[in-house]
Amino acid sequence: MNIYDIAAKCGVSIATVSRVLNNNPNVSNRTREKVLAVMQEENYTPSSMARGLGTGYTRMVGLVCAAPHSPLSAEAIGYIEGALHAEGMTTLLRTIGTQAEDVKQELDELAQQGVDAILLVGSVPGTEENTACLEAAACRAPLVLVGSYLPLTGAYSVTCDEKKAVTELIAALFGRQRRNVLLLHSGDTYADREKIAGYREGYTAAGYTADDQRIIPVEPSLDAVNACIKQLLVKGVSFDAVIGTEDILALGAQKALQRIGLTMPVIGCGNSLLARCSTPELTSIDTHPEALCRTAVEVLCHRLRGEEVAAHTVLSADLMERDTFRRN
Amino acid sequence: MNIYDIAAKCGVSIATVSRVLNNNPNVSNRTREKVLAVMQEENYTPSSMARGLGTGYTRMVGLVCAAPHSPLSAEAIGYIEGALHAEGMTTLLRTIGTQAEDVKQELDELAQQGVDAILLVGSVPGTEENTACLEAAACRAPLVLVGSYLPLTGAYSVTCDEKKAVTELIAALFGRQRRNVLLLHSGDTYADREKIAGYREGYTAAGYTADDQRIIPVEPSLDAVNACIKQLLVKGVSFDAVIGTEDILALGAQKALQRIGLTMPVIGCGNSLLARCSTPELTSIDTHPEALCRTAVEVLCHRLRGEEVAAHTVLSADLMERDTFRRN
DNA sequence: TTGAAAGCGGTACCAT
DNA sequence: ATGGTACCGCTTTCAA
Repeated sequence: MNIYDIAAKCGVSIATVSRVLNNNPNVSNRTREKVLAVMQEENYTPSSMARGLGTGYTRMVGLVCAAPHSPLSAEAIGYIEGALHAEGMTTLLRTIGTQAEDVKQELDELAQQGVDAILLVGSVPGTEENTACLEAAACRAPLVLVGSYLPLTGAYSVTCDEKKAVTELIAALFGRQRRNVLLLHSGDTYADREKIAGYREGYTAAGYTADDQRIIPVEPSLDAVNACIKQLLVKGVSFDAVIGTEDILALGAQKALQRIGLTMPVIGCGNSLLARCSTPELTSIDTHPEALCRTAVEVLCHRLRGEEVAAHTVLSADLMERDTFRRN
Repeated sequence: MNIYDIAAKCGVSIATVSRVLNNNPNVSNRTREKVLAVMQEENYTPSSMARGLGTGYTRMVGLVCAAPHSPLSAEAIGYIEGALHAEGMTTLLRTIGTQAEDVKQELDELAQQGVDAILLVGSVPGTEENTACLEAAACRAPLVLVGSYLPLTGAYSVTCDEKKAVTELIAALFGRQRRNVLLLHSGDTYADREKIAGYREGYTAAGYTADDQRIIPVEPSLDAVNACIKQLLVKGVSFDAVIGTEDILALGAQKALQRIGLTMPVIGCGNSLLARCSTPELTSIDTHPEALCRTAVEVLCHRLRGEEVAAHTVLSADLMERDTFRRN
């Protein structure tokens, strides 16, 4: 069932049917109603491919997701699809590994599929090559980075101020006489770098200097964190509080400390289900993923309508205090 | 840059370029190499829309996901996209609420976008209307149900045998003299019904009859479960073990019991991160989501190649024993 | 081995 | 308000 069939059944031309399809006012009410009726009864829906070929845009957006198995990304995918769908757009999903050898290929494929824009969730390594192909992609179609920032022409970032949140957190910990805060992070992503910067700034603001030996990269798994904590204690690195740049890191630390019989403030980031589900419940920096995603989609849509949008939108992040902060 | 530009630059016709694009053997090596070289240097990629219009298929599959925010669905989305991508297919994501008023619209939209097939993750309510529109969708394009089963012509299901797993679990609990097992479930999905059936069968196999007052529907949130457990105790419903049809339900029960000071076996389902992250660690039925998703994609691809595939593929589920089973 | 040309299902401009 | 028609970029006969 195509536009020709509908036109024939209505005794009008395809141009008229097309007008009805596109809410063009230049159609008489009688004609419009007849066409609509026939479309209804034939259960006709126009092919978006043919439409895309004609107009040059598809109302499809590519959602490139690094680390799709992390709970955060998963949550984000749902929020973004929901927001895009509310705007009448379709989400074309692609997941990539964190090493992201294949960023270029994915972006090329998306371009080939004719997406109107691309959203990138999570950070890819900021290698020259990646930067180059992101910039190239940003030329073809608007590119919005969700949760990371790169100074690319044509790219827009939406992040939340985790740096500030960590700085404030350090101040709060200092207020409780915790001066040797361990910072566990999981890699070299933008979010991690921000949190590390916030950590350093917190120390500086308090008149101290952060000690690099308490800034530890570790795999985001319970076992890895457990091993890491043990090793630190063996090496004689002392600490009186722990921040994890992801909830899973904080939780791993908490479990390791529980095993050893130590108690201290443990703070995660993401305010995920894990934070509420652990025992005791984990204090965590809430990065408001839903707001982040909604904002990203808003930025995208504004940009698609040709409006000016800020290259970098920063939302706030704030501490959700729970057991592991109150009691210690 | 389109096929005409490439053809012109090569001094050949678009037909020849198209042949090269489609690995048609009827092209001389000289010509093929020249065309490939030009395509490379122009960084040309064919428009998949135009291709789709020409051929009638798009290598896109619609992934309809009920309850996208549940960790399981989230995980599944990642696995499925990965598997589809490995087969050269693109995932068109759509999330729907569990009430699923809009199933029909989503399916129609996917058809309009020209997807070659549809995957449905999670269960939609088995209303007549839903069944009808699923059947209609299954006529247009192969439909694969992941984690649920409906007897529809043209639809294929891939599930795992949670019923059997629960039956065996009941037997194991009876072996430990636990005869009053509470079953918390979260709704009326296929998976829930299967688990309830398994629960009943377990009792029957042991020569008992399951007591309906221990089969309780409850919202999948910690607070709701906590309230539910308290209420049961107030009402005088006694139980000596708990099964949750999702890890979050089991975890909620465990936390509620901890608060009261009770200890008993608590078993979840899904073997999610939650199970490993709780304290004590939760025993959980592993439903092997990755295998499930891979299998679903395999079924889909076989079907797309025109091969015969089973209408219902059932994988095994098995118990992952942890703290909450061993010690009690 | 190659080219010409008719679709695929729409959009949009130009007439009427 | 309506119809005619040239695209959009590619596939696929049919001829040569």
